[in-house]
Amino acid sequence: MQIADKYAPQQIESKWYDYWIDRGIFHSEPDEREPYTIVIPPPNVTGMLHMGHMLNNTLQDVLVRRARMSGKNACWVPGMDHASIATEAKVVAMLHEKGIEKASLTREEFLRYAWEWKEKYGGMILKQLRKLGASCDWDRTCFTMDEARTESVLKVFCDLYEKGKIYRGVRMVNWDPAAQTALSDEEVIFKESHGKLYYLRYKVEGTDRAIIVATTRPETILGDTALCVNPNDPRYEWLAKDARVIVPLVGRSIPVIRDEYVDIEFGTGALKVTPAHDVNDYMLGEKYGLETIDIFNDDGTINDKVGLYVGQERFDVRRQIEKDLDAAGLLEKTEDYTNNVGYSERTGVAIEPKLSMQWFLSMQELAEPALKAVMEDAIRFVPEKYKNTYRHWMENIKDWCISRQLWWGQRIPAWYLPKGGFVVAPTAEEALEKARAKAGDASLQLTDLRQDEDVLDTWFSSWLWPISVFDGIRFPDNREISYYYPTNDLVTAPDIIFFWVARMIMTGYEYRGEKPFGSVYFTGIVRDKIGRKMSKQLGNSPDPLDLIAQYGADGVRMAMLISSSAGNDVMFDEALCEQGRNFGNKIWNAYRLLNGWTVDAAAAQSENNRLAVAWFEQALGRSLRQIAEDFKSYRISEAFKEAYRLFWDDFSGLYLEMVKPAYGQPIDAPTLEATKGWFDALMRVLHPFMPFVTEEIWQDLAPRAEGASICVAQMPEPAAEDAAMLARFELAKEIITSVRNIRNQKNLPQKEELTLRVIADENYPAEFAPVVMKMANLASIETVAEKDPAAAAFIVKTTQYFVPMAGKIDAEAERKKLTDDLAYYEGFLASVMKKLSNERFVASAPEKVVANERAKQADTEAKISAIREQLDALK
RNA sequence: GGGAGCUUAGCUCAGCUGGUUCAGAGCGUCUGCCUUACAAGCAGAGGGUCGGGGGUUCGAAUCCCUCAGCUCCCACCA
Repeated sequence: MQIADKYAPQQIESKWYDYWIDRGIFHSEPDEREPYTIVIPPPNVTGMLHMGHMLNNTLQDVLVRRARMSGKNACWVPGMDHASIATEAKVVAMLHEKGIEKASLTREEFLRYAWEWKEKYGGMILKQLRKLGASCDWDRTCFTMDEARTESVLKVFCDLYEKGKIYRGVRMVNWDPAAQTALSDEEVIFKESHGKLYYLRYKVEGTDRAIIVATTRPETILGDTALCVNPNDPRYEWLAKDARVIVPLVGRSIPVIRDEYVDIEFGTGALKVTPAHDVNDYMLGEKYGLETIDIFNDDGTINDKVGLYVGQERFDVRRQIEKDLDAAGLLEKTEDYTNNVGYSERTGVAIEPKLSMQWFLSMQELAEPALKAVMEDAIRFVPEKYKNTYRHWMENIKDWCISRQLWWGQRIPAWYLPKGGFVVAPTAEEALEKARAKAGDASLQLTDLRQDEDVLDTWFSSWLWPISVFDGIRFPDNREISYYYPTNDLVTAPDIIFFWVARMIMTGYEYRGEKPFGSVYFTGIVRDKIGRKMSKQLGNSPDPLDLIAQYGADGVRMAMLISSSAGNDVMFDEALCEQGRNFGNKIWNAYRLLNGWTVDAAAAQSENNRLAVAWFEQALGRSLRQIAEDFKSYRISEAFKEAYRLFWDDFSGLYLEMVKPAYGQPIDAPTLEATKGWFDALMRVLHPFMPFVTEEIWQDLAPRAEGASICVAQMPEPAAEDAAMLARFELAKEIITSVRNIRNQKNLPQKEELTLRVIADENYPAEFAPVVMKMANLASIETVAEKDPAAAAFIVKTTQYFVPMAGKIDAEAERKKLTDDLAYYEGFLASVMKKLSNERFVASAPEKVVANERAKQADTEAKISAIREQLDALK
């Protein structure tokens, strides 16, 4: 291999991605292996890759790649969401720029434009995901509005309708005046907003008195049909039973009703009732049979019902009516006021509560098994705290408004008969049949029927996703759904727990009788390094593709991984990408080192090298166990950090330095082979996190068969544990560090060989002597019986070591240091003794803990006596 | 208004069932090194009353109570 001394990810990443795709490595077909399945949270068809996607998809890819390397048949299904409101808004805006208004188009014309746009710009994001290295099975790419998915949606709609779960009715819904459609409760975001509280004067008929009413929305007086006070409010005792008041400006006479719903404490204790434009007022209206006057057009302007402010925009009217009321002496006063106002999640405009005819899905029964599954951990939430959120929503679930007054989406399969009534059927033909039967009129034609104008909420198609991508709605017994379902892990953001996660669980049980996934891993929100949410407006969101171009996909992946524990927000800092790139470079250079070695076939393996190989086998095993443990509990960030540490510290910092031959010298064959083996294993461990650089090196490490890939190599297995050896090596490491530290303190050149003397006891790791000598650059290690007064001394555990250093010892400094140590350990011993002399401790603590304390006592006593001896030696 | 979570080194965070390894990691900082794999590096070092207070316990970063400060979710108070 031609090897540059700096790793250049840009030169290799696309090469390997193409290689994987060309060889179909990510393609999965059902077979005899155990499946491992993830369905992607389908991004909006018109979406662009942002940092949230990077986080989410990096995590999914890590899981999928690891599964693929663990003998599973891994299948990651990609796809896109048609995102009805968002996409329709984009298309409308695009047409507007071209000078075409949606209102001037027929439904068919508009949809033609929309599909054109989708073909042209849709799916960019899926291409971008390839840059990240996402190992999706692209042959399986689905779209929530493709033929199979649409048929599935219609089938489910008809089925739920027949089961009586879908109904049609006039209800108060959340109306988005910009998109001119109803929204579900989940699509409304309440934000605190600063407004005014207006005190309006309603004159009481037949008296010269007035009732003052406080309201935040004075423009809605046009729709007032009653005034309400609390029957227990003494301030209004004077009112006649059948009192009526005059709506300011409008002049309409409305009744005063009495209901305990009104809070005596709030405002003046009097409430104006506008049944058409407020949810609570609507309920009061129902209760008292009040008239409802809808004063708004669908776009939020005033209609001509009342004859005032006709055609004006609602917020303009609010400003105007304040002036008019004031001028008419009907405005008592205004106060600054802060309250919660609902805004549309998609268009950002204030929601208008509006009475309208919509389709609803009754949720109560669907929620039951779905709630149980999560509470009983049949579906595991990571982190668990989201179980609470989930339960709260499920226990208070409301019916779901599933109709949208849009064109981009699945049109509701309901057909209205000429003489009233409607039928529901998946196709027009079936609808016609049903209509003929229903009307008792065989001559009825399709042209006599009128299909409902509305489309379904986008989530009504994505809630089928884990089933519909395997076509399990249309063909419930097909081989794919039987094999891949239920899927294993779902990786998603917590903000769509209700929109999507909960509803998928419902359809899972409703249509498969089984959960849709085994676990749900909730990622956090990606924030900038000072904690602000990333957003277009703030401009604090880097373009992921720029980052990839600059640092390589591996580097950016690492940045996401290192900063993301489950459910915690990610404080993203570009410096992390740099760290990622540096790690790629580290791997690269370690490989350069290995690659440059020449072998001496005749040479026997040195004891030093034998020890290094044996130790690294243990170090690797320890990490493999740790990483497996971390994955089991979805501590993916921790798993990565362990792999990072293993490669950088244990392998590069220790192992390679141990076996590295002197410059120009060859290495013995067994050690070279072992080292290549370790490198191979390390590449496999790291591959799920950093797929590109690991493939590049793995391919070069040994001759590979055509089409071979590390993607489908097996994860290494840990060797049997030798804990004693690992512990002994830690002692050796401490000796090495101590000697190096002495070098630093005494300003001794690295190249100068030193001598080490040891008063050997059972904590002296004699077997690692060759390693210690090489790593600390020692000429020899001598076992001695006496301490050496002219040496720099240190103690590891209980063993005393000396580095002879004629004339370079600052006795005063050494004494100070030893005295400090002595004080520390005496204090420590005292605390240990305090515990051990406490009868209740010895009696009630577990035996193991007491034994530990006794061991501490022995160790500390030995250490103290060693320090004392060294102090004596200085005298 | 209800609920959940967080607060550990300058920064970002681990710390899983209370007890060797409990006060840790990475980054940053400081010192010394351009040592033939890597200065995108190497060798070292310093740095924290675990948010405050109280309690339970032989023993608390860890469990309980309380206060403070952040964050998020849910909710129709005009």
